[in-house]
Amino acid sequence: MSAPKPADPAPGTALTGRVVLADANSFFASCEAVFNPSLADRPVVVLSNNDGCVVARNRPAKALGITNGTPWFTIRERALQDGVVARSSNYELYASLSRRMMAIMAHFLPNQEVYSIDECFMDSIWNDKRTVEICRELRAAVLRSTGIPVSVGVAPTKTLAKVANHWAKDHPSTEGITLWSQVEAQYGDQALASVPVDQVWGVGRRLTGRLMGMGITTALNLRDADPSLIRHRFSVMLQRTVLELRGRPCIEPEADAARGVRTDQILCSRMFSHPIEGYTTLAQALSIYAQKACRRLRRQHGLCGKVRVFCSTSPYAPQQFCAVGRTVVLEDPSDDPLVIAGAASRALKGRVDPHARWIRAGVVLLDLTDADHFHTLEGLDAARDTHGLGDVLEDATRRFGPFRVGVGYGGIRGKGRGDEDTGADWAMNRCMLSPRSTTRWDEMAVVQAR
DNA sequence: TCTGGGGTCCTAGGACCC
DNA sequence: TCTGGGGTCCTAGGACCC
Repeated sequence: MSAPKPADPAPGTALTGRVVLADANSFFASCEAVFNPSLADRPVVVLSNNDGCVVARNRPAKALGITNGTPWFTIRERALQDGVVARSSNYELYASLSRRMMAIMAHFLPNQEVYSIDECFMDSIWNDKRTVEICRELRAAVLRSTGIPVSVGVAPTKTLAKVANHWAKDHPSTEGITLWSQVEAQYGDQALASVPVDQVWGVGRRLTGRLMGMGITTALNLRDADPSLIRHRFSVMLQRTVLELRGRPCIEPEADAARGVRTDQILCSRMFSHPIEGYTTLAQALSIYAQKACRRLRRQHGLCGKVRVFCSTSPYAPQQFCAVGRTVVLEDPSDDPLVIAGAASRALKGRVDPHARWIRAGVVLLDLTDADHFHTLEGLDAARDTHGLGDVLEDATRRFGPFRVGVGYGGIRGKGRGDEDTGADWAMNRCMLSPRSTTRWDEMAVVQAR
């Protein structure tokens, strides 16, 4: 008979350590207010590309009952009457402020894992008291240097740190910082009982429906569910969630998150401002998307082995929904914009209905490998961009701006100020774009002293 | 008229091998 | 007549996240 197995060592996180999750409050809306302080107290919503759906809103906008994902055109009139300010999403500004915010936070705590544009995990080896002091300094530094308010949750696991972070946002008395151990000490199981199961990290709409059917409606119910039953009926991922709610760390740091660069696939897709028809226009869009994707590929020193392209008609249109996709296997892995854009723009030739009304198209780069470690037999090397075209394009883009030069259809240049404004009439609408005050000399904020 | 974009991980099932 | 079992790899699809 074997000795009883010791408890599995917790991956990723020391058992005595604390997971710290810092997450910006209404990040996109907060960014909009940084250079326009008059927005701070007004309801603000930020719209998806093409000014389609609401993707972010600040507290006053939430109080008006506006939810994420709502198509803007369905609420525009009412919202404007209510004094709502709408903005097109300005990712260039958000990404710039995000980088500053992350860099500042990294000074305060170790092992930063940038999880998304507005949040990061960190570790604290300090006791509760010292951890709170550090988090307080961190919040103040980010606010002072970027104008972005952040909330902080501290717990033994990532899933509980998420819960604690929500708690901090929902309870002003916490002043933006919540230690889960304190909440538990004060409220016991009532704390998790007050969290609906669909708010738990890792539980989406589908799972919520199935869990409800089993009588699991709160985070507390989920925590107390049988882990092996959950694994059997759902998946190993939800089982991990159960264990994490019990305070046992099971979610490893994302392998490459710390380096923040390498991904397994690169996707560039867009909706058009209006439906387009015909292969030529489609090929033009695909060529441009492929070049954007290729720039990202080169930035992460990657090569791609396959190029997938797809396009689809509107699921809301009265006509039959139609989606077409094709994956092209490259002869050799490549980072050459001529090869990749060429493959993308030719992929659908002869395969699309010339009368279909396409509203979206995209390019995915797959089978990514690391260019720095790509070796093969003599004479069978990757189709590297040996003529240096990619570097020239990158350099020209840096110096003269996007879409001044490109391959194939990629060089067309339009009239507007958006990156996305290729000049093609199908390029997306961004009617309410704020200035990119941190990345464009000609859009810097102007301050007047009186 | 007008409904986003970019990722990750897991699983089931088929092909293939010995 | 009797027709196995276990492994790997790949892919498509489904779920999730922000």
